[in-house]
Amino acid sequence: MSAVSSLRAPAAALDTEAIHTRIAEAIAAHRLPPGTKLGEEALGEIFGVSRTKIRQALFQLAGDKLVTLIPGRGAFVAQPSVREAREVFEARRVIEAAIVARYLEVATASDIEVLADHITLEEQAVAGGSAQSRNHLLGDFHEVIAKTAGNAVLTEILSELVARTSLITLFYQSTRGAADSLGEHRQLLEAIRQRNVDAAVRLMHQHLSNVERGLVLREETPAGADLRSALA
Amino acid sequence: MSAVSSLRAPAAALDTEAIHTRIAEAIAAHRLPPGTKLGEEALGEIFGVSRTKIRQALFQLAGDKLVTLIPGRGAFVAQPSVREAREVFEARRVIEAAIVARYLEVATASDIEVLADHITLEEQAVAGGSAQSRNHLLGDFHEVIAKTAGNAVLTEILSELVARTSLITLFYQSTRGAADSLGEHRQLLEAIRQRNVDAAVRLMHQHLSNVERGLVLREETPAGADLRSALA
DNA sequence: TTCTTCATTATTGTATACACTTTAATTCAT
DNA sequence: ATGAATTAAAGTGTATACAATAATGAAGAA
Repeated sequence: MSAVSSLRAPAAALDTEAIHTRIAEAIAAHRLPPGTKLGEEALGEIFGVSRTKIRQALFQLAGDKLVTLIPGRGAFVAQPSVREAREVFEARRVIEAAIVARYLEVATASDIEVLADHITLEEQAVAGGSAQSRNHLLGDFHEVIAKTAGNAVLTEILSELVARTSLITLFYQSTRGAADSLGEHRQLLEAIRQRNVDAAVRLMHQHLSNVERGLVLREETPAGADLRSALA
Repeated sequence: MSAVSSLRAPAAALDTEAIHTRIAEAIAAHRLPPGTKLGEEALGEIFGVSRTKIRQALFQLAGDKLVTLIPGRGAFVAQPSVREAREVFEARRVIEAAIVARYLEVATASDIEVLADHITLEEQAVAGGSAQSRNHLLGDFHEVIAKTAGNAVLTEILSELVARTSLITLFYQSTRGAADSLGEHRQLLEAIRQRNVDAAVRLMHQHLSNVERGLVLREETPAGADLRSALA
């Protein structure tokens, strides 16, 4: 065993997956707006690794649809089209309606309390937190339900869609406040507490449609952001 | 200009995406059974490129869940667990029920004829084709419906699930014949011709459940296959 | 000025070199 | 023989070098 003596080791070189996660989080948290150029050398310097790992991470991010790879030009934070935005919301309605129904089949009382606790966190974030933490918690709500529902395949698909949704809501400046979503989450929790499957499915459907309706779905092209301040 | 896919001649070096596709197809076509070691050097030699491109392709395949990456040990064709198998089928039921409903909203008469033509191909393959072409066409049926339904996000998700299904049906040796699926496809087409949404959704659901039921879902561990004969 | 053209610079695409880990083969002790 | 220990071979993980491509900027003509 040797790696014990970390005098001033340069942060123990992150692996590809860690880099992938870091960049994905930065995109989801709106620290890297759509269109931002993700230069390999620049990223390598920030994370203290060579371009090799960076490129692998960028390829994976492209698979997640969070990054667009243009041959010969490089990687950019994706700018989802209006069509793609609508399709993502439709996909979420399909998947999350099924998930919430399954959730009610398997959720115990303590599972539901976990959900209630999560909503409490949302309330605190809406009251006094940063926009970043609000967005994160509001998206997480859906993933908590999915995880409890118990189908890991669907949960992972949903996670990707939630991340893409985050990109979409930034790109097409939402007119809705976080408070609107919070209210709908509360309503959904109430239906869940009553074990009312039909109502829960309907509320989930409406909630996602409301978020979609809140978007200004026109084509635009904002600029990029500074890499180092977003990731370092 | 068009690269007339010359099977021989390592003339124009394949790019990462082409390699990714080739390996994915080989897995889906059951030419690379679960557990097969995908050595980087060996693959590089087969495709006439260096390990760099191979590694990128393998990372992407891991994202598709067709390949398992074990740190320090290498890449292997995935061996889906029983649980994962069940979850993939449940996910497909959720997604394809929605897709077939949407299909009936948008499909024109000529769209339906395309589907009928596809079933004709299936009949021919079941009558006289290879097991490989049968499997491919039976999976394609679902993707044809998805494409016409028009949601590219859902279509892509389904494509990945279909590929994983292919791996699953090989790993858990199905007791069903291709003729069974063909018959159910025919029934589905009939419901579609009658524009009967409820029946179509129900038949799709049953069809996927039947395929799942045909599997022998116990844990096992077959061996791998020869790389060159599967890919070259 | 404004647009073109060409040289320069920066960045991506790919291969290769090297370090490190795992696997196997061989040796030695029991 | 059998099994543990050691050594050699093979393969993966990462960085770097070089080639190819695109972006940048300067110089000149309209």
